[in-house]
Amino acid sequence: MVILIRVPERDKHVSATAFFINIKNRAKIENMKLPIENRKYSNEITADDDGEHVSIAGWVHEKRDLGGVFFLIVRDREGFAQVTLHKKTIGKELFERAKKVPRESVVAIEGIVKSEQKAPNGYELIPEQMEVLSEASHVLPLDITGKVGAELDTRLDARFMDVRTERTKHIFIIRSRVLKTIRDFLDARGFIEINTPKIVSAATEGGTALFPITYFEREAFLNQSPQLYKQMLIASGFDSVFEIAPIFRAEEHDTTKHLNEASSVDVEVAFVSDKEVMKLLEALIASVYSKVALYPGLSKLNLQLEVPKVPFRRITYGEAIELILEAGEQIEWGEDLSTSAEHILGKTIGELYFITDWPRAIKPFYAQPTEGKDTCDAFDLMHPRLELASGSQRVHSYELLKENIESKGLSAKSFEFYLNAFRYGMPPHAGWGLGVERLLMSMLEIDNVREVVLFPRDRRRLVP
RNA sequence: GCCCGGGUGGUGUAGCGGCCUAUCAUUGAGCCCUGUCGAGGCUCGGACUCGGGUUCAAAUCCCGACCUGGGCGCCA
Repeated sequence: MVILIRVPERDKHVSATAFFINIKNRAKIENMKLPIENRKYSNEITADDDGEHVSIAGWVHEKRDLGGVFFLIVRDREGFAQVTLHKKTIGKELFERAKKVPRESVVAIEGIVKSEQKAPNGYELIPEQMEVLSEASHVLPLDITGKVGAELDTRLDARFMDVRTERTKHIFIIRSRVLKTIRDFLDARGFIEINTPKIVSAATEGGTALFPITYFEREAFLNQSPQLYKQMLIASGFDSVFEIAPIFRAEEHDTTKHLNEASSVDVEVAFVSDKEVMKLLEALIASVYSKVALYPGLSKLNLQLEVPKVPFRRITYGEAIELILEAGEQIEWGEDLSTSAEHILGKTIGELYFITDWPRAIKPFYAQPTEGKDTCDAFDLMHPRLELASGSQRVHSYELLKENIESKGLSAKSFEFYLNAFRYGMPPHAGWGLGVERLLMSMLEIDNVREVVLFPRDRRRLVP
């Protein structure tokens, strides 16, 4: 097995994708006639390579038959390469075979690079050999050239094909880069990445509905969040931990911003207060925006990304209620914010902001009560369109936590595994959970959360 | 869960009681064309979600089921 690792040499030819991914890993494929282990990506070839012998491989994106000359547009991860066949100078067998390859078939082509001003990238490939590695069926489930649109439902049914489109491909490359940026950011600040169980026993922090599953002879549930576990690891002495993992909510909601399986970035930090983790959160968001703003593939999303300035605006829950009332919407102190209330605030404020000092009653038992008030040291990070994250200073006193759990009508006994961690040395700590999909959809101005998940799970969809 | 929409070739649509043997685009098959880049031109193929009802007549109206888009609720 041969593995080649290359780094693109010339910055100007580095593609949208290679902007981030500059290491390649190619293995030789057995049973192939063409030596494609040395294949080049379409963007690695330029007019300067005139006369060079190269191999490319990819999908047949389009075919343009002009009679005496035939163009085959081959698409790979990095872009498109034009393969040009002149009837008179190319072998008849190859010419006929190229014309017959169905669109979206996977081909490997070996040939000579020709500098050509009339060609899209300034070069074209004059083929000597072509191998069809996988012939595609004739009628495609979607048009991926962008001539005819497709509804989201149709696209999700054929998601593997939908990801071949430029827009969708770049959404998921951006998603990958966002997750890497988050990891790099937290890693640089001394965080330890943890993995906590997704199959849990009944005890839950409340609020949302859980998915029951069969765990051998017992009933178990899919975890709604890593909250309890990440706090327990604070007692372990890791000081700063994070997890990026799926969370499961069995709510039968049917909206453009809810999923039954979502991804969450969860952070927990010891020896700090809610104020510090808010600063961490806004710095992280700004860092993600600035990284994505530099991504060349952003142009495929028709988006001008503005990096938000830190610090974000902070308003208290009480101030939020006043703003909502001023706008003529009914709300009482103590109520959670409705969708329309969130929209009113979003419209009024018009940028990312925090809502702080929430009433104790509408925040979970682990949020630290503010001394002498009926509020707690909890915050939500809001985008004008929707909530992105929520967090708080945590209760670290065993007694208070136990009391809080019971006052919410939950059984302290079923939380014993969690409460125990507070009995033998638990530092003060604070943290938050951030919805990955919501960050992506709000940042990229995408209306439906399903667009930013490869294979979304919602009320109705379990396949693919 | 509630309230509004919608289900027509592979895809996206027009038609909304008889002019429907169903429109247009794209895709597919085939033909013409030597510089395309959403190539162009010509020929052909391909659809009314399912079940019940109303009517002389249903893609079109009514009822139900299923699927689906949006708003709200729940929730993050």
